[in-house]
Amino acid sequence: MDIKAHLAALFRTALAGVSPEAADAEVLIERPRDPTHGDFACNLALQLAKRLKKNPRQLAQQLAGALPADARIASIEIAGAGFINIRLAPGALQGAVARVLAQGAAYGRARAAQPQQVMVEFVSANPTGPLHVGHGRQAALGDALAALLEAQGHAVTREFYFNDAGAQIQNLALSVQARAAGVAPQDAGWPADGYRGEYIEEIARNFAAAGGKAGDLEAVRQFAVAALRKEQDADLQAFGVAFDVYYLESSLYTDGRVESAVKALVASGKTYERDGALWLRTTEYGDDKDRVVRKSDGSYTYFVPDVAYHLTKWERGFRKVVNVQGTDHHSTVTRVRAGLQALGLGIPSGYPDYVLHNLVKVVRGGEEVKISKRAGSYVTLRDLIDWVGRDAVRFFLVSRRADADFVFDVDLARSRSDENPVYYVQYAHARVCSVFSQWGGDAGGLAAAPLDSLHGPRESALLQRLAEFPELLATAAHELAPHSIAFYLRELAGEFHSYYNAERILVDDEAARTARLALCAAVRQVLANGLALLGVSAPERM
RNA sequence: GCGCCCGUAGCUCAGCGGAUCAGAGUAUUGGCCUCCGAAGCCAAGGGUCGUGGGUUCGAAUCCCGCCGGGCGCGCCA
Repeated sequence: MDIKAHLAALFRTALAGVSPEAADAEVLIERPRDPTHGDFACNLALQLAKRLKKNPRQLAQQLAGALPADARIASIEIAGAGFINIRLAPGALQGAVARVLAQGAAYGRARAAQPQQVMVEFVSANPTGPLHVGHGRQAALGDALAALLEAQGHAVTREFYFNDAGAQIQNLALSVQARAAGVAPQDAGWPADGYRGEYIEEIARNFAAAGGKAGDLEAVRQFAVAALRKEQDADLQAFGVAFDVYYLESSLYTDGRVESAVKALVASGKTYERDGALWLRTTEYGDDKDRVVRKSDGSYTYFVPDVAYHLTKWERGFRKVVNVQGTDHHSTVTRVRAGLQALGLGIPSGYPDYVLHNLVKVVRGGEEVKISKRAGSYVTLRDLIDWVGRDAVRFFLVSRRADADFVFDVDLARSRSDENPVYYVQYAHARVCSVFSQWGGDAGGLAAAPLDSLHGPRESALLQRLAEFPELLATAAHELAPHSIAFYLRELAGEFHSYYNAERILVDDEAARTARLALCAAVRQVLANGLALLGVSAPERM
């Protein structure tokens, strides 16, 4: 058991002795920011003072007195309004190193109490153009989230929903057809909502070169979709993201799921006819207005395949589903959930989960970059990877809260200096590797090394940091917040760099040297484990 | 107009189930390589946490109003 859970258990025992009537209170053990306050703190007395009508400091005193004796606790003191500060015995934290070294790449992972089949759906770009930076943010977030949930013991499926059935595909085909016929966006005959990027012309050229006839719109459509899908796949591969399933929207029509979804909605009794259209009472499920299911011309709105699609997720056995989308789609959240509710199948009202991310602004040379030559109107993921490299793009895009606005500073991500957080973390990893190659010994034997000498303040900080990694991952997974991994890695790397600068690792004294090497090996392992979750490499040299 | 999200140091952002939460990076300034990688470390200055109320012994954190910014409000997808 890690030390924090252990302390919490001790406090629960103390609480049961002091105030059995409050035994249900939640015991929170925190790490004070200020190390002079000790290694851990508990604010239980402050929490309960009012409820028990007692003076917080007195209560703290009683709790501290009732704490079972424990060899790992060096001192207890009451501070401030009623905090109980705990200082650990020097050896208490050293177990973290052995745990890290014993578990290796598995350190930080958990065995879920109830393993679930989990789906993360992300990117899901329309096949009408190259992936843009927003897709990049989704890819970075979604893939990290999927890895995080896997690390919690779940069986995760990464899925890409492929919108290959809508009107936008028709526009794509018409655009390519126009280009193939020599019509440019500024010309009179250009389709009304045509795609204007240079990639359209490129596809048209390749289509012609392959012997395609511009008059055959269906042939144009198939060729264009295949070309763009291939390009998106190449971009995702370059980004290090792989999907388990590509789900085709068109298949929902061909296998009758769209039709059966409509029937199910009608059968539920939540629909009505008005103005020649079929409506669903989504307002009964929190929507601000009812939604059209079947238009007066007999065709369905996009809402129907959306419901049909999410129903397949449920039917395929995914009881936890996370959709990663841009906030520009947030209005679909209520609608999709409402549609699933209306089916009357007992699907929970909060199904599926959503992680909505704000849009990305790209800045270069102090100015916003808006136009990509290639795509015509947006900066592509490929542009970004070409400019700054895959590791930097992934680290940057995943290192902010999803709902925060994001300014991607190209110059910062490009810099190979101390300005760059990616290199900062990777450098810490490479530095440890460098120490090990200098040493030349066998790291395998370090797991059993005696660690008594690791009790300096910097060493204690590192030990605590290593020890909290599993809990950090659990919290990040629960909150669907992979950005906290990036922040954790930055802190761990920082503490390592401080330690490295203050203390020599390869000292003459063998016991001390071995202990320090073991600590370094553990740091390296956790850095590598964290970076792996983010899809960022952990280089041995840079 | 309505709904959702955001407003924290010059800049980019953490913290937001209240207390030991005024933080990090960067930028600026000053130090540290005859010694394991200076892509590093140490130190200093810099913020009434958009604003006004409320709840509380205690609010960046919870509630309400307002201001500023983003997104969404189609029988488009």
